[in-house]
Amino acid sequence: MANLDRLFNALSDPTRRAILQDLRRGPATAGALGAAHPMALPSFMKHLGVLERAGLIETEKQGRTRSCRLAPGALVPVSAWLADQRLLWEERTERLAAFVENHEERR
Amino acid sequence: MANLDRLFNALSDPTRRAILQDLRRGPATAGALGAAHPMALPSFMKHLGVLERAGLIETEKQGRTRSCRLAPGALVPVSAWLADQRLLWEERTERLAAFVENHEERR
DNA sequence: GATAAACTGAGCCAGACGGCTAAATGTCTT
DNA sequence: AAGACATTTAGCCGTCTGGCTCAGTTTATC
Repeated sequence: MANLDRLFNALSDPTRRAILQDLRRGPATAGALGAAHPMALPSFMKHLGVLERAGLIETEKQGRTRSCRLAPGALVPVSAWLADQRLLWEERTERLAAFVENHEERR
Repeated sequence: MANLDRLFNALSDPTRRAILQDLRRGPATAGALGAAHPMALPSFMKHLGVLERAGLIETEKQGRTRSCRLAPGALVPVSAWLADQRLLWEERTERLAAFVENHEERR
């Protein structure tokens, strides 16, 4: 799914994950968020853009400031993909672990 | 965490997620895996490299073929990060949802 | 021992990324 | 009306990415 591409990609950057952390304290303006990160504002705004295009945050221009907040349910597709993976993945690797253990046992 | 960078980045590409899907059927050689994807083999091998550096798969040269398999527990850090997020994220957005609902109610 | 198979390595290319600065825009505040 | 403030736009830069081809290298197979 193309949306998963954008989600995983947005999450692959430490600055962007930090922004999500910050926003858990509640909504904040772009500038206030950016002050915590050691880069020029235009660079920082790009990260906000990536997060918004991925659907992870929602922003709204209010007067001369832009307010940002976490987007409800944005992580659901990620969570769903992960759950689906673990279904067969861990089951399989548990079988593998069992096999290895068995194998070790008889050497 | 630097490892999360590599994990999320590896997962942000549809070809790479497809490879993980394929490997749930069990280990396979690089060539066999690549046959299912419409690109030249060297290009495909790069994807395997990304997955391996992220710790998502393990590979081993056997004779002239390279065998690939899912790495046990590789998704645990992702899963943990996600669980941590949902802890405050969904809690917050549920409060938000409740607030919105309340607000709607009184219009 | 020659030939085929299965990678592997080198190197090219266009475009995306993550940073920057400098200037422009729109919105308060006085 | 002027000045300060909070972005926003534009454009530059070096690196990384994801694709390609072409030429090795190593290992079966006949």
